[in-house]
Amino acid sequence: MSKGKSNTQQALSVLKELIVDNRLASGSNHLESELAEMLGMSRTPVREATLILEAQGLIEVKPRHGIRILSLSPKDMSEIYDILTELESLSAELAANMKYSEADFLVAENAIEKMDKALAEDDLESWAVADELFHSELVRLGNNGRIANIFTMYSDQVRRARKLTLNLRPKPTKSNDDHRNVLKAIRDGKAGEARILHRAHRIQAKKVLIELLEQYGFHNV
Amino acid sequence: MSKGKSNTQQALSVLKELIVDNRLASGSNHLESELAEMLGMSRTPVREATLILEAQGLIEVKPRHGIRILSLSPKDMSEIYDILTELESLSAELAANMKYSEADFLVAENAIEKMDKALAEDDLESWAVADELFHSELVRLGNNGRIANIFTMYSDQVRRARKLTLNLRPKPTKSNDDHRNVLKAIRDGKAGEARILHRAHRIQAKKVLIELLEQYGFHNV
DNA sequence: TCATATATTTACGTATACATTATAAAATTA
DNA sequence: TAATTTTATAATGTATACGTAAATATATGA
Repeated sequence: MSKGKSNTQQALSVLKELIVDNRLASGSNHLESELAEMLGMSRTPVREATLILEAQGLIEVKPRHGIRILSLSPKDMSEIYDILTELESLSAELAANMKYSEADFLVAENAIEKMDKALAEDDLESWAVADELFHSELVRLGNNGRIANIFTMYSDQVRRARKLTLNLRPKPTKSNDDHRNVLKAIRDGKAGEARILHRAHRIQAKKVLIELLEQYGFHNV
Repeated sequence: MSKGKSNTQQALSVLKELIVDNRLASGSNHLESELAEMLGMSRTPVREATLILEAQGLIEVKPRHGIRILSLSPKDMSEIYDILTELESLSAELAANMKYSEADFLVAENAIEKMDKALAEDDLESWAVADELFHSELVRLGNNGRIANIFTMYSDQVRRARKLTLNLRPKPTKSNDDHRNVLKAIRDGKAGEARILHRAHRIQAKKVLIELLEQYGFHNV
């Protein structure tokens, strides 16, 4: 029945999920004891989990005000997207310079196909999942573990906002072409081109997201 | 008598300093109780500090083998330098696009002067300090707080290796020209140029460092 | 002697008790 | 009544106790 995970690790993953899914609302405050009771454990592992979550930028621990779930302003989103843009583009470049075989691109190919299918079925939820998979796969192919960590960290932080705007934006048909072109450049070993293509793709995505957030008045997501 | 800092925060900063200065040798293992005794506090705050240090990538917590101070291989250094290259170059670009006044460049100017003086006096220690100050100032001018966090994190990790190679490398005279040119481009609002110049500067620095590490057989710093 | 099983030790994970300190409440005074 | 001081409350920070599980040492048998 037990899975060997420590309570701290459990608290960490459960809390992260609650935050990312917005079930612990952004901007809300929570006491250690409250979370401990919710999770059915003592304060100690909860406290340890919150310290890690703070280091990862998801929450802020304010001594007498509880744990605050951080919300993201358009400026925050802009910061994060700028970082992801650079690091993913670098990953594309690095990936193109590695000598990969066809088999290594299977997951990325698959992700693109899933996006096609999801678009055809107007299933934006699935599209978003596949889109994140593609980006994460790109980062994996770049073979820089620290970039992968940063990517995961910020993807978590940004998921709330992306979900919020998913149905407000035009159908991301161009995205799919972009992905295909980036992957082709990587396959062909054209590092500079892969980098430039992906960078343009990301810059466009940022523009769309920020404009939507401001247009719809989401000043703190 | 007390300074208001919690024991956890104290443990965090003391441990970080010990690690960065290599007084806790990279690759070495330490028990919670050992560190607690060394710091004159109970295991609890030490444990909390180690969780944060682990999240920051300085150590690895291995259940029955103690806390391991992570060492850096050339591959690790390469990963970190690649990330810093991208994010600093972006910062240069962003800084050039901000409307700064002369006063905002004082610290950066000062850092450059310090580097000149240090070079003239053959004081490489001081040069390294001023060099890091310039880069950190560049990041600050970029006005992306998350990049600043990442920069601090990886600068800490890399300091050991930089110190080690400081006296092995040729005098960094060209560095100073580079810095001046980057700052001028930022001042003139030439974003693309600032980016490209700084990128080239960073790529060169990476090349020098990695070659030195491999040449001298520092496979785990 | 070597392999396997058993016992012991020890470090960690967690709960809990307690000290500390910031906030809120109450009381006092102008 | 409003401001200020005092008291009380409550949440955090820290130490400690203890159960658990992993690693080591010991013992047993082939």
